[in-house]
Amino acid sequence: MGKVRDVSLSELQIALMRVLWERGETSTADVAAELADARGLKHTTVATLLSRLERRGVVAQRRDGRQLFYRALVEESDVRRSMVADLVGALFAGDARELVAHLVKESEIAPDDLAKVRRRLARGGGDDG
Amino acid sequence: MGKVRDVSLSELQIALMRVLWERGETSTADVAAELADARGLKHTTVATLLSRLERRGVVAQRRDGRQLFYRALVEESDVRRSMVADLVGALFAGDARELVAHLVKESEIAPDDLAKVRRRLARGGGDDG
DNA sequence: GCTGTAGTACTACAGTTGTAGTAGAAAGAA
DNA sequence: TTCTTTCTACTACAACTGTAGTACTACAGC
Repeated sequence: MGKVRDVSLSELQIALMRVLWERGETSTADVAAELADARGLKHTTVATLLSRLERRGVVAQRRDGRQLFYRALVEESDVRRSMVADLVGALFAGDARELVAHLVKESEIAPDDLAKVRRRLARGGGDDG
Repeated sequence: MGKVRDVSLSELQIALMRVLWERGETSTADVAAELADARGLKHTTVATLLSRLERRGVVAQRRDGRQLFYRALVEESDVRRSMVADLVGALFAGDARELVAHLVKESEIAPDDLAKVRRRLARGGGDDG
């Protein structure tokens, strides 16, 4: 352990990572194509973003000819864990139950869904990741 | 409505706001004293931070003699709402149920707590804010 | 081999954040 | 009134982020 510390990413960085998480190792061009499509970012912008993530150690770079391929070094669950913990720490005094209460109060989730989630997890379900 | 848009704050900014939320209108000196204590920040640092929040419209400033008093213009629940929504959007595909599932899986919350939260809210409880 | 074309590397630039120093003004002490 | 303390305002600066242009390089086609 020890390799994955605290990984907080911006929304845009997460969008980049999502491409890598879904497609595995991906060329700059392919990531750029997706992001250009989805958000109108220029190819060079995406290349810059990826190289910064590489410098930060969040992704690894492999060169093949003149092309660069990127691969995520952190998993989505790592990012979730650390970002959720940060949020809970900063806004809910570290008490995740307050976050859940918030979700229900703000109608982000229906009370019944809590039971459903519980049942799903009790069954050993867990469809993410 | 419309006055409160999207309020995303850094952990440090939230710490500043928390003082204002808890104490209501507070002088720079008093906020600074608390933060200096808690995090070793210099008085001037806190003053800078507060004035930036003022420029951003997150807090209001009132002058009394040479002292400045600050008052929160957004409530903690506003910040919670918008930051939780951002997080859920970026990391859980907008599905808050996945966030709850994450909390349970990562042992941030016990399954039984879901039921407790539900019961508490059903009773009309809600001790936050 | 020369010329596009595609793809990376480097540079740029404004805005935000964390952090604080310094200067200047006001208020209280002597 | 003058000195000292206190507080704000202004300035600074490095790191990070979002965004992209330009320059250089390597491969494909003629």
